[in-house]
Amino acid sequence: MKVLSKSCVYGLRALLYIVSEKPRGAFVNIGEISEQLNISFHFLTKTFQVLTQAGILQSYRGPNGGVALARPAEEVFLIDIIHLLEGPGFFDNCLLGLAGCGEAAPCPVHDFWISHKAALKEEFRTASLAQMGARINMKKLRLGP
Amino acid sequence: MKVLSKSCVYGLRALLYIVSEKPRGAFVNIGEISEQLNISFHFLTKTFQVLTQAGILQSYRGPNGGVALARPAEEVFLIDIIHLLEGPGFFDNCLLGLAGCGEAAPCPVHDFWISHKAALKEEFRTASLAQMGARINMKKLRLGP
DNA sequence: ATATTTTAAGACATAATAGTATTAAATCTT
DNA sequence: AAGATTTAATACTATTATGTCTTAAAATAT
Ligand code: SF4
Ligand code: SF4
Repeated sequence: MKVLSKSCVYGLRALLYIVSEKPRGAFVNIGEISEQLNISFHFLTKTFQVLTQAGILQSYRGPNGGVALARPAEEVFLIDIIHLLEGPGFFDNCLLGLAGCGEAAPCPVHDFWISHKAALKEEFRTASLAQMGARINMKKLRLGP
Repeated sequence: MKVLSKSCVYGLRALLYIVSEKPRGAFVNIGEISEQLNISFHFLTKTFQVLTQAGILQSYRGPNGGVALARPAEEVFLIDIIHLLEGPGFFDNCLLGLAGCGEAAPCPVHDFWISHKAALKEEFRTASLAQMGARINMKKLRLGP
């Protein structure tokens, strides 16, 4: 059940690493993140560039440089990251992917799919990086191998 | 939110077309299906070959040939098709796709993901082709463009 | 028997995703 | 100012997913 692309999974894991492991606003070395989470450095860098250009992260070059959250972790939600890295219509095009689908012309799986999809979307919409970071520390959840 | 591969979506739509449009056990021309559902004939044929070899379909060549369900539509469930066309571990490897994950070493999204996943799996596990076919006819649901 | 229809099988082509490498630009240290 | 560090940007390669085409095999019809 592969729902998210690698790029998106990496982005989420990396952001959660930052908020759970580092003091707020701190610049974190991308090399460190890629090492800790076992993600390709260059690939992660590319993913971060999207987030930086979108204003989720800010970056700083040179020694002691890195990336840091550009906004308070309370104001960044998982759905924002997903929409950036998977495309804005991520929660629109669904299971059978018929053209012009929806309530008006539903496919056979519409009824039981649409509710689960909406519920899932709501979870991502309301889960902030701050919340998730706190939970990770509280419950000692893992982000890598 | 792309969950299923094209191959799997085509397979599902095609099987649902057979059970909803044709008398039970009838052999249906693949060309007709591909035309009605606007699916590439050759691609659909390849997908059907998997289902045939797995004993979901039986096939017959030559004039008036085609494919037909090899078992009663009551005994074939959507999850069977999904497992065949997406791989048997489809409902196992999930959101962040960490190695060796699960209850013992959960990732941050485990809690809210695992329940939705299980619910969804249950829907597919209990939805038979017969049920779906009946619903399609009853509610005039669509399988194609 | 021969030609026609239809699925089976596999080769081939294209596109999307994932991963790697190179060079450039910014910042720091000395 | 010079060199080291680190992200940015771009180009390149590899893998997978998707789609097309060709040939073979089975069955029918004439
Ligand atoms: S579940 Fe609804 S919105 Fe999704 S493909 Fe089916 S008809 Fe369209
Ligand atoms: S949700 Fe649970 S099973 Fe899925 S990747 Fe996270 S830890 Fe593993």
